[in-house]
Amino acid sequence: MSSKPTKRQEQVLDYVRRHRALQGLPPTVREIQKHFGFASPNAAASHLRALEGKKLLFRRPGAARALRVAGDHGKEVAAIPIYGDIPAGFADTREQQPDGCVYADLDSLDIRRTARTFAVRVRGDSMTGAHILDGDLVVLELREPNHGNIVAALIDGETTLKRYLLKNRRPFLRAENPQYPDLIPAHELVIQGVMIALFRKPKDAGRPIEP
Amino acid sequence: MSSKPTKRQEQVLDYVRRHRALQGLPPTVREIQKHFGFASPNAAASHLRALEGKKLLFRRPGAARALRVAGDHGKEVAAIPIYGDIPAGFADTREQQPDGCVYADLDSLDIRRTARTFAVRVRGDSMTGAHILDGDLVVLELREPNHGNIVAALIDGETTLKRYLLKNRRPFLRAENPQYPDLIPAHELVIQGVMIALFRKPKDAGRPIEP
DNA sequence: CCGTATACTGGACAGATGTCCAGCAAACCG
DNA sequence: CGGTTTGCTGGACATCTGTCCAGTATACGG
Repeated sequence: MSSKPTKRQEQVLDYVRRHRALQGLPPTVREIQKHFGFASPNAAASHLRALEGKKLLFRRPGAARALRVAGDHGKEVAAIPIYGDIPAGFADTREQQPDGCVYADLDSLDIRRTARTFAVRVRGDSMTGAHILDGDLVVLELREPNHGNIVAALIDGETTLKRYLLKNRRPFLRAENPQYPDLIPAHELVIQGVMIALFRKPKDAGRPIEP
Repeated sequence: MSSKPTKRQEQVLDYVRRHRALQGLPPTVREIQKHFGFASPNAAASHLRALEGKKLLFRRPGAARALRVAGDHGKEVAAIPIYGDIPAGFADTREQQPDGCVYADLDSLDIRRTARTFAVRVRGDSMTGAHILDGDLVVLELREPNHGNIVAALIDGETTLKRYLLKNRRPFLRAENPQYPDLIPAHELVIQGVMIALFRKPKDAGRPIEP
């Protein structure tokens, strides 16, 4: 029965979400007021009232900051393990210890809940032609690749990122960098994952020095 | 420098953690008081003070429920609003309506809690030289750019992604694509954000799309 | 044209909340 | 023993905060 929010209400809802995620707690009515430049707390309060009426927000009367965005639990955030280096065996994920995790919501990744997903830190520049750089974090899904997909493949005991191509029904791999051997015949091809997302944090994005 | 908590302080810390996990927000001083059966709010407050002194807890003075347990930020997920298009004014975030949100953890993004962060969907191929593609999601932070940073800049009422460079102390912008005008003199430069991360979901990464 | 919903201004009040001061008691330590 | 830390009582205050009432303006649909 929850109807849709107005544009303005959507903005308020987003601000609440954002504030909670960033500050660790929901905003007060007056913080919302200040953010939107309202002259009265009532402007913010009435928006909250409207959102509550539409079942998009829940409140605890009289309590400070007691806002809960509907479906905020539902916003599922996946913890994707990062494997810095994928050793030969791999089949046993148990023997791996992740190098940390990326957290991302399933919606923006469009990850299937059932899918087995993991991430790898890219080393080398063999895929710069596909705009994948050294240091990038590539999110992979365990499934059969299609023609043109970028995959993590096991070659000679080492894992590398390559583009998966089909020619005359026979699969082969290509490094997206002219400096690298253009084709790699795949005599026994082990595909470890298919790229579904990429995550980059430029090193030169450095902040000015902290005070 | 952070010393160990007392048994009692540990209990308080645990209660704060548990309350936040269960209720979605930290407790008030008086909720702590009630939970432990104290006769005075000061009993709880002094525990918080002690914990803060030991760097195990952080508070925002004067603000309700403004408690943050140290190390709790690990799985904190930020909601970064996506602005599909940045219009001229922009200073007024109020006039914007986000196009949704990306959720990512602060650790992997290395986002400062205080920073104002937003994301933009990249249009066009003016930055392919910097390995930024059409459709990529670029996360930007509101701050002064440094030489070499990639920035979102306002030029002639339109927002584009460019590399920010300094020559003889004068800033100018460069598109990372030979097909584009190489230099753009910046006569009145408005920097809207500095790129701190990139998020890509390849279209061709697609699921079983039949050929 | 009327009614309703949305979006806000302006002012006010009661209770919630952080904070401070002045103690008291027990445990610990040199 | 004396000093310090910890753990608490009791009360008080300023302000933070949710809430309410009254009123204005705009847009939309019947």
